[in-house]
Amino acid sequence: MNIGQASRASGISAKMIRYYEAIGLIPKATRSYSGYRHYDERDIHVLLFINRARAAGFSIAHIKKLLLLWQDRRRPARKVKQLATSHLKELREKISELQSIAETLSQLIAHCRGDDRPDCPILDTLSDKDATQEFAETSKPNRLHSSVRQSSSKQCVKTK
Amino acid sequence: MNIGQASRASGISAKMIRYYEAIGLIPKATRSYSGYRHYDERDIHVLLFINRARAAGFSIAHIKKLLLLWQDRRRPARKVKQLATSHLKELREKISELQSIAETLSQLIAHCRGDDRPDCPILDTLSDKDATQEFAETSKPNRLHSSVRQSSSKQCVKTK
DNA sequence: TTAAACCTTCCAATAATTGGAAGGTCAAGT
DNA sequence: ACTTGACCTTCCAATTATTGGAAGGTTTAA
Repeated sequence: MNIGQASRASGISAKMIRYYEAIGLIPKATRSYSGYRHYDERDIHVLLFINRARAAGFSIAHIKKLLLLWQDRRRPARKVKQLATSHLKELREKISELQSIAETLSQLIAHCRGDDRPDCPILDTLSDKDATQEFAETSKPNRLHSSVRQSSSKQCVKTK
Repeated sequence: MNIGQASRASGISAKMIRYYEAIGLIPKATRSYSGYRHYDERDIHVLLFINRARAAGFSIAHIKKLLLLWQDRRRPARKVKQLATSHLKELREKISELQSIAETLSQLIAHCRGDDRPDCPILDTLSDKDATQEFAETSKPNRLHSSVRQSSSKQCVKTK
């Protein structure tokens, strides 16, 4: 099985499969005589696992841990649950953050007539110190390199 | 006003102020005799606008448009409302996407005893094709370079 | 005069993914 | 046998927003 077929079978782009290999998320693929990567059923199984974990919003770092646990015959379910729980917590935090932003924005929009006149409460709020208290309150400090993935994966299998 | 004071006054790090200048989001600052950037009240006003728009989850690209509208004395409120509305739509989509991921994960967690035995429905679901139908369904295709910002800004004013 | 606290530019890293160039390989059709 | 197209390879760069650091110049206060 070449990388293209593995890509179609797993839903992960060939580019990303190579990338996952480069960063050590998956072992180095065996190579054909002429250097083509070769994948078997078990490799696909792993790639599918990765794709589903990605779809569940896990970061690569988290998936790395999950893979180790998955491959450990004697793994304690406790550890997996811990990982998933802390991930869920992050997810929920991000959700409520986005929600409060959305609510504020929604209110601003509701108060804007949206006609051809320059009068606009949205811009007014963004430019007026006092009127924007809400933003400072609703948006909590948040780290850039959160392990909550920005978006779930596209299941990009070209069903040719 | 030097860049450090502008940073404290606006809540945007000096690094980012230079970056915003480099990408053309803000005009090039005037420089002192020895090359130090200099900011006045109006500059701070713009930076504050940017910081609030960032806190509202707008991407730099969106903020660029907002700034143009803001500075246009004859802007139609309609355009601003359109921009804000499409941004809100993206926000809501991201929220519901994250919510369905969170729900799925939450169910998996609920079914995991989380003891010292290796039996774990979380890993089982991630590794079993059929059991994971839900992931494929709940996670909609989604572009990486969405204009919904990953997280709102930290209001990082050192209140010295 | 010297030290601390600024400022400058430039370069690199982050996370995950995509794009493209330049070139090698394989299978099918002519 | 030869060409064509669809593969594959590696490497390098871009994306977004932000931070970190190095190496060096400036200002201010002691």
